[in-house]
Amino acid sequence: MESIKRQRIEAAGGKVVTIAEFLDLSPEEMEIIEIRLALSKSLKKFRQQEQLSQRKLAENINSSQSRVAKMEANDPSVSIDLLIKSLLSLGATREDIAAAISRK
Amino acid sequence: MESIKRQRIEAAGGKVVTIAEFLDLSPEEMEIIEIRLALSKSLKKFRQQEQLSQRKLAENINSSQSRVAKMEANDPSVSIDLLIKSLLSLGATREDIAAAISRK
DNA sequence: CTTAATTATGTCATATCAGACATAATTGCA
DNA sequence: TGCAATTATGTCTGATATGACATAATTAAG
Repeated sequence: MESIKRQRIEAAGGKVVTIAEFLDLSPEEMEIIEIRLALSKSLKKFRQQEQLSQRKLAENINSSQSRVAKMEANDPSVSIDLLIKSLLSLGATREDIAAAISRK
Repeated sequence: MESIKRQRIEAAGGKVVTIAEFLDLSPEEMEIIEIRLALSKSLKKFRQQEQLSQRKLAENINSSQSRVAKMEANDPSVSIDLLIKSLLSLGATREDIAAAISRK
């Protein structure tokens, strides 16, 4: 956050807090969330590159449109396993997956 | 497999078959298995570097010794989510995890 | 060998994740 | 604007992963 904005908020009696602090997340919990977010973004990118609708992708991986939507929305009911399986089905390589995970 | 060995087997009427063929695995299923294997090996390495017993690690991550053993034995009941969470608890970074996944 | 510590294996009850369905919201185009 | 396609959201039931426990197997040190 730009220090100007921070100064304004704190001058008004507000406290500036990170999302991790607000949700009381440990660093590892934060990392997991970021990893899942990176994978879900990557999934959406691969699907769109392949010009597939969520419905078509769902058919390919024996799933449902709603679950694909949840994957891309980073819904907590979606596992990393499922994200990775779906990415592989879209033609992503292990390197692609590794790149998504390592990206800050 | 060295072609000499292959020749011997085939000369004897045997058929040489890959593990993937034998288990009838798709390439994506193979990749998932390899990713899990890489992560479980990495977990064992990190734990040993930290000089932790399976029991100690289990305490740190609110799990049990038996589950840690299963993680390191690449047991099918273990999710990639759990492997990654455990690695992060051991101090592994996203880069460490990405490296394990991309390694052939 | 004996013993203690560590690791491996099998099972179970509970928790979490899965696909499926209905339906709402959004988008894109004529 | 209207309409069709796509995407988002909520919920259900069955499937899978979870920690916990018991206990077997292995390893290490005396």
